[in-house]
Amino acid sequence: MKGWEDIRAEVQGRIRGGIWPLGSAIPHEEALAQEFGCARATVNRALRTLAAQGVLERRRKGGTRVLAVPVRKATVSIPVIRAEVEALGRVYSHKIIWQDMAQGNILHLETLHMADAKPFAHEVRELHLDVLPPPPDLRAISINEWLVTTVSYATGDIAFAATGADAGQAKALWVPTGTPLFTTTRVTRNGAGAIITRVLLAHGPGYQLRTQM
Amino acid sequence: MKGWEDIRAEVQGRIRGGIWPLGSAIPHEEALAQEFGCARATVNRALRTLAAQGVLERRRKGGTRVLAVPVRKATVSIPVIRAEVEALGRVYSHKIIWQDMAQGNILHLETLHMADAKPFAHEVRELHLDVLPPPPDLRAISINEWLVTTVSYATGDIAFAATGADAGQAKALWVPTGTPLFTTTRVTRNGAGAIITRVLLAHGPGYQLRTQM
DNA sequence: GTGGTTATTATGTCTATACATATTATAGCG
DNA sequence: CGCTATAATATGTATAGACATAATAACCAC
Repeated sequence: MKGWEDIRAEVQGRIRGGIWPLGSAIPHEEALAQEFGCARATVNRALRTLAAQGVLERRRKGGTRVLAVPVRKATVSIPVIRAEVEALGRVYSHKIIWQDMAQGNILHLETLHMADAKPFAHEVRELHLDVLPPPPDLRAISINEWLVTTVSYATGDIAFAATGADAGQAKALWVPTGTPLFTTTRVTRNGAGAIITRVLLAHGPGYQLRTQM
Repeated sequence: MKGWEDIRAEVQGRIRGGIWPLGSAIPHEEALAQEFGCARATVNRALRTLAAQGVLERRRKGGTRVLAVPVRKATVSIPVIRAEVEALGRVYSHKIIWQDMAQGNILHLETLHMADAKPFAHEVRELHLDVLPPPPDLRAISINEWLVTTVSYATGDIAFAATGADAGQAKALWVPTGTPLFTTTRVTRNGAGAIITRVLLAHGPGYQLRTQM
């Protein structure tokens, strides 16, 4: 018994083996540290990791317990289309289908992303220019790069769903209307909670979002 | 400047601000610890977290650099249907549509999960009984509970996709064939890599998988 | 009892130090 | 020049000790 990974494995083993049933409380960190012959910090890291994975629930003073309903959590990579396409060994390109500057400094963009000149994903984006954080020194960073980092690293909500292709998506992706599309809806906000962008991304048939447990 | 969260925020700020451009290397931990006036362990935790989120890339001796392509990672909760239904404040129930024990101790199951007696999700499952880890003391844990924990905490691959309803799904979910369904394909394996279960789960129209950045 | 204050407790985090490990850079050798 | 052994370096992790914080338990007055 040495590293925090070993302790994590041991704890998971005890849960699987029924020694610590679902919903039950487990010994506190100091007790486990003593049992395993390591420092409390080591136990802490193991248990914190398991909590992040959705196996345990921890509360100050309340202690640690095995979740009654095992809700496993997995990390997924948020689609960044250019990278996705290039990871497939294909050539990325895109074209702007339509754009419009509405009132209130809101820029609407409809874009088609292509892999080897064939449709890959359809995107409708709403950019709130007045809310965008001010660009920094533009000599050290290009406008495009600034936009990518700003939007990529902003916080927000994401929802994945399956929807039937609407007229715009169908035309852009060369599929009949109603075709099942994997859609990603993303809303990014700045620190104050104001909306920076709203993006509706539709991937063509055959697309999968993969992850591991 | 105090906790590791503050340091994480500061680092993200420098990336957004273009001080540390995409793809560039950033100072090593000790230098940052000195600059921020904290211990190296604190910087370490901040940078490790950012690496887990897909913002940074770290290599021993190689140092830390900002990813050239910002691939944000988010954690999603793997659907556990009963919990999903009950979280919506509805009554869960399920019924087995069909089952069959094929050769080689493989149990096939087709199940319909319901919320308030209405179809919610359709599941086709393949259970490799001969590969399942042996049940522990069955006096301390019920068979069902053991199956849930075993499968929940096994490792495996997950893929989300949008597909059109096939005949079985359509009939079970009361929708026309071809209706866009949000499907989750899950393959769980034991420690040796042998397949324990293969599950194809199809959620009815309107379903969303949500997460946050 | 009921309500509000105080003590207790388990987790969360920071520190300083030490050693392990992976990877790169360097030096040496044939 | 190319290959290999060696040194240097940044991250990964463990430790003991300390204090912070949140949530619960215990207590006390009324």
